[in-house]
Amino acid sequence: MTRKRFDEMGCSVACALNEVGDWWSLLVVKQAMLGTRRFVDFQHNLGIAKNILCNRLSRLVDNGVMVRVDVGEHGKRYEYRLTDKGRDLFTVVTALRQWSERWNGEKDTMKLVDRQSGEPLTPVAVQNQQGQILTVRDVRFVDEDGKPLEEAG
Amino acid sequence: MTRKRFDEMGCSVACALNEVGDWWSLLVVKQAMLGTRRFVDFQHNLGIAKNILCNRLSRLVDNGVMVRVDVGEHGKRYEYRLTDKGRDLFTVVTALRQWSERWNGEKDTMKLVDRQSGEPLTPVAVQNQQGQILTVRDVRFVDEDGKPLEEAG
DNA sequence: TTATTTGGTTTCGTTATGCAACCTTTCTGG
DNA sequence: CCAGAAAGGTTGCATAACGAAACCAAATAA
Repeated sequence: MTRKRFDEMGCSVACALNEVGDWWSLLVVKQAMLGTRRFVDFQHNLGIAKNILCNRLSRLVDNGVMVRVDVGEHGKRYEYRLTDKGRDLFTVVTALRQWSERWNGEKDTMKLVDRQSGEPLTPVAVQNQQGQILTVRDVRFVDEDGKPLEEAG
Repeated sequence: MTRKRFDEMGCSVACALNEVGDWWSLLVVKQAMLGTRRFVDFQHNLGIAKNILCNRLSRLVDNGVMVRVDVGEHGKRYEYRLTDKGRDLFTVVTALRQWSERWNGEKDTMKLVDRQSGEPLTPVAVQNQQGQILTVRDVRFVDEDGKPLEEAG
């Protein structure tokens, strides 16, 4: 009785969750975005068990989110770094952080600012071509022919 | 030996994942955004086991992401609806969907379009005050005093 | 050369998940 | 009104995932 597979549900969201949908993966990615690269640093910064961290890093590498780079002088000493695919999760992680701050209050003192100006970021949002912010009520779900989807039932 | 608690790590991302970080929760929320409201419809549309669905809906209600509304005429017949907090996850779900489509290819025929114009949406992105798109390399992580954080180790 | 760090694997107990069966209340057809 | 189906669960069981700690080999530091 294995865990339900999400990559064959015909849903992109499910497919994404299949790769980074567990409790730890996105936290590992977030930590990597803060500059962490070494196994022990992930371990200490996240307070994660070694075998779980091992498993998560392997899975992230398998899925192309991170790469393992050998940095040992005469053998094996590794660094785990984000790939382009992994760095592209920045939007997801930031959206998640902002959502939590809006609804649960700020939990960490750390803030994100524009490196150039030092100014805070704008809230991540879904926008149309004109840059207007859209809520879930401002969009329609359509099939490839443009016909609206009625799949409540 | 209970699961690690993420809401006391002093991290907003961890706090968010504590609420919707498991394999199923965001899929339930996504399905609700498509219009699904009834228990059986979630069950059939997602292919989720009843006890797990039960558990997830309860947790989402407990965390204020959804509400359970009694719609029975003479007794109990329920609907599960998104709250404002739940609808606000639209950005997260959309970012996740777009990320998956970019890196794993489009997995469902369903598309999201602007209800008004029928045009496709722009990619969800992190932006600065001027509306310029920022990658993780374009931001800095600073503490409350504005000092840069060096926490690779 | 010895000690320590790194990057794991193993073991074991607990928790989560999937599946099927069962149960009670409510709606539906006749 | 009555039979049967549907809604919304709960329970029991088997397997998988997780957490903590012990253990271990290779590489580096002292």
